[in-house]
Amino acid sequence: MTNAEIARFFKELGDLLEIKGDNPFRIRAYRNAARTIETSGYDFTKLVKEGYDLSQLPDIGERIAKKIAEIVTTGKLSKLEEVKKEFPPHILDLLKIEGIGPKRARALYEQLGIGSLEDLKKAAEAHKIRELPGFDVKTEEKILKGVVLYKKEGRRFLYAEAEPYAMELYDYLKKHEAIHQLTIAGSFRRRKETVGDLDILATSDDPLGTMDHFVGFDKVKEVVSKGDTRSTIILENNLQVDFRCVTDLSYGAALHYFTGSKPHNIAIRKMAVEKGWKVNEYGVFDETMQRIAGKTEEEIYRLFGMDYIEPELREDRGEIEAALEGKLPRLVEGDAIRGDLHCYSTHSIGTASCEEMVEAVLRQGDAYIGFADRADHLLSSHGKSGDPLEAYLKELGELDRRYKKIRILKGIEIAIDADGSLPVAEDLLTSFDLVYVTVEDHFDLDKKRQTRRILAALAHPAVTALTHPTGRIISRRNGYSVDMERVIAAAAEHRVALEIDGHPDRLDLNDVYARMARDAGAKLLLSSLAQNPEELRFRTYALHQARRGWLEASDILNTLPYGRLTKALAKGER
DNA sequence: GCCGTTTTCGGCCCGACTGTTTTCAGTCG
Repeated sequence: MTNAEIARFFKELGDLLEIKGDNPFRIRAYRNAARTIETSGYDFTKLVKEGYDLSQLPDIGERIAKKIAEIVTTGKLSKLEEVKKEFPPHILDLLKIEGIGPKRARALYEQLGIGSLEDLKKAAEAHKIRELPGFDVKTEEKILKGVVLYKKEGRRFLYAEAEPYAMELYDYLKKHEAIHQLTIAGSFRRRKETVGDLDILATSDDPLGTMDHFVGFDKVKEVVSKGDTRSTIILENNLQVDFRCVTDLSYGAALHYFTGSKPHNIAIRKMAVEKGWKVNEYGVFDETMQRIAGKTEEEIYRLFGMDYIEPELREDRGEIEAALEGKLPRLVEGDAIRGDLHCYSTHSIGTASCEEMVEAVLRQGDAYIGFADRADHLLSSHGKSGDPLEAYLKELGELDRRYKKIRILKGIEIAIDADGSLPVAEDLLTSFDLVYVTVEDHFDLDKKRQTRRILAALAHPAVTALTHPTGRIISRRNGYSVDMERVIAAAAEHRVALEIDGHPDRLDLNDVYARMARDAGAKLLLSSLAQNPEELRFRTYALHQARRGWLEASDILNTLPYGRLTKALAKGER
């Protein structure tokens, strides 16, 4: 069972108990545990089977440890089954609607028998909701709109989808003369792979005028709320934007608060409570309510005796402890990346020629580029005349000679056979600088066989890297079932790099596995998976993912200059 | 239900906006 599946039991339990009106602190405990399970990086199924004492982990005590063991061994949680019996099966869907929390969900169920979004929609349309105490015509209308919106767009946005809207809104806000400082905060600033909404923070001489300006943006579909210091809008693409205005004196505190993540903020606030202080979005205050920090984030971290924590690390996954001990990683910066190590061309699935790609990376100042076109295209003529592999190698060789300012690495991306063998003749592989292997089919193999299959490919002496290692596509397809701990260990052992690609809906490896790879001593490589010059910018998204995975420049192959890179790629000589 | 160099009880992060509650509950971030 995956960690996400185990965590789900506790999230559902928490939500149901909240509707029931149970002890809020117990509910929080379940949610904290769910978070630990999802983000710690351990394989909980394995931990249970090995008899590890789970109560050693944060937010997991004896009772939750027992529950996790029950889930892993029986596939069920009896406590959840019991609570579920008290409610209709789809009641939790109600909580996804804006404006409906646990209290209202309970009222809707108990008084109108509403147990699903369908029921909710019908009741709203029949004007039954407005008659309930605590509801009125306005909330009824809002609920109806919420249901329609949720059905159409009940999802998070890919970072790259939200980005153009974020930038346009940023430029628009910047034009208002009362605004001094302006930052897009939230999960966007933390460079998460998906964002639920945008959180924008400003300082301004004229908060009211600034709020008016904000809701006057031309892509606004709806103004959800508008106050003196805070407003919320929904854009025409259904992306929600929260805007907050503070004074310069509070900017650092507000930025910290508005950047999150929530668990990170809570951890900092708990530290404050221990010292007798209070942290809110206006600053850090001591016992006498004197402001002792707040202008900048640096000031706040310093006050707590910590190093500055980059936004990408703020997930409460150990960054606070590391910052206290001065052991934070020096995160890789964009200018440390010297070239792209995975591009395509018209020799396989790309839409631009090798030369067009080379010209484009020259313009962005790269020192080298690695092509890794797909083996299935290179090894069969696909109706083209001549030998496509020979043509490919010849063209790359010529370009490498002709372009003096850039080096070109010849690569191939091979789909691993179901049994783990590589469908390419052994002697052909010596022609390549980059031999990438990947899983392209047989996604439904069981975990054991899938793992064995990948391990076999990694053990092949010619292999340089495993590309898009988990096979997931964000919010559309889970990766195949595989023991990533073993894959990562094998990659480290055989000196095979793991790719972090920057394709907006792949971003594979994710942050948690990237960090696990670093801890295991495996090397990583960043790539755009660009099929044309326009997509070369995707490498930035791979960089985001690397930073979220705690990676330093030394963890990443394509921070090396060309000479050292080729040495590193020659196996056994690293 | 978790957690603890001011421990095994008594805490558990903090504030804005909405609605109609003229003092606060519900929801949200």
